[in-house]
Amino acid sequence: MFDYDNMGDLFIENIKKLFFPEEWINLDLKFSKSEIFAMLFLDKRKEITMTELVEYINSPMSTATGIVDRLVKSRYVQRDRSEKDRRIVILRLTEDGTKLVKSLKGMISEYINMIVDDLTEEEKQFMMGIILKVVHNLQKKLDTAIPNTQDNNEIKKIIIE
Amino acid sequence: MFDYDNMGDLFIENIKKLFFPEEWINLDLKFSKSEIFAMLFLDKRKEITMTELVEYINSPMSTATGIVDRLVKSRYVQRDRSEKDRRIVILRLTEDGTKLVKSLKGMISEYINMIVDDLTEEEKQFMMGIILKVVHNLQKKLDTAIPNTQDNNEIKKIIIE
DNA sequence: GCGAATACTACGTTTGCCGAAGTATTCGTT
DNA sequence: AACGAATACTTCGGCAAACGTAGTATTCGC
Repeated sequence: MFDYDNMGDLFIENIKKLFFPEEWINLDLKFSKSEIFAMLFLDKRKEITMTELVEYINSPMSTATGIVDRLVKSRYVQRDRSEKDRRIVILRLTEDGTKLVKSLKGMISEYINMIVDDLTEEEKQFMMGIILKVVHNLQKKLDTAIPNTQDNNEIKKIIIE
Repeated sequence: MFDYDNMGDLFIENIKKLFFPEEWINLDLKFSKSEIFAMLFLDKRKEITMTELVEYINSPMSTATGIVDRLVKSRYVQRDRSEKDRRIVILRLTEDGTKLVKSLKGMISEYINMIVDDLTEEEKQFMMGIILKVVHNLQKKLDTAIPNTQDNNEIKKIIIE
């Protein structure tokens, strides 16, 4: 069993920086974490709805609206209504947005390389294996441990008379 | 060389949660990341000054004041003036604070265990080694890349006539 | 055809961060 | 001892992001 006093301090000290990415991710322009994740997601999916975005970044609708507002205002994202269902908003990257994500990805690669390229090929392989294993198991545990925070889609029908 | 399209998506997806710790730390009461780090630091050192706190969490004084204000208001931290130098503020955990950190550490241990305890002893060892190596090298690179953000303690004596 | 459900937006509040100015105390020099 | 500079903070005001609540528009289901 893991005990905080043994390794916890060391662990925390070492990953502390990770919890304040804004300090070392010094992007040229100002974007919040959520904005960056939103754009990466958009780049991958090409077209998404607000609801999909909300699911991805795991935030309330009103927060997502704010994020998209900013991205639209700065001309990186386009916001259209669906023809089929006019309630639905369809988000797309603009050309500027696509360019930006491209350079963003470059930057992310650089960071990952900084992390990884002091490792030997063997170590990289090993690490990737461990990460996958850890992520897989963690996901499984979180899903079973706190299903309510994960999906809170209990359907409650309340009849008012 | 690392290329985003190969592994980047996978990587980002997997560490995404890490960038939003507030989502999974939010058990118990409400604390910001900085508040938690401050309390852990305080627990380790027992007594610290504001300046030491600022160095640790790497923020401006005014931010630290805010953090401590909140912790004092919620009765987890005590704020006294030093007898020897009455400019200096000495911070200590209250009894409640100590209790809280204890349970906090427990929680952190649990999280780390969740991550780690599916790994074999060999894998744990290997992982710790890799983490240390990575952190060490990353630190070195960041220091040389942007030395100005790290230590801005050039002494400038300006004589005004 | 109409009430409920869905997919959002608008608005106002709160939270945390931070720069600039202010206060209190001590240090260093003469 | 005296006083200007340095140190160690706090106060204040402003800002950006997150978010709860209420509101709008559209579609679904019976």
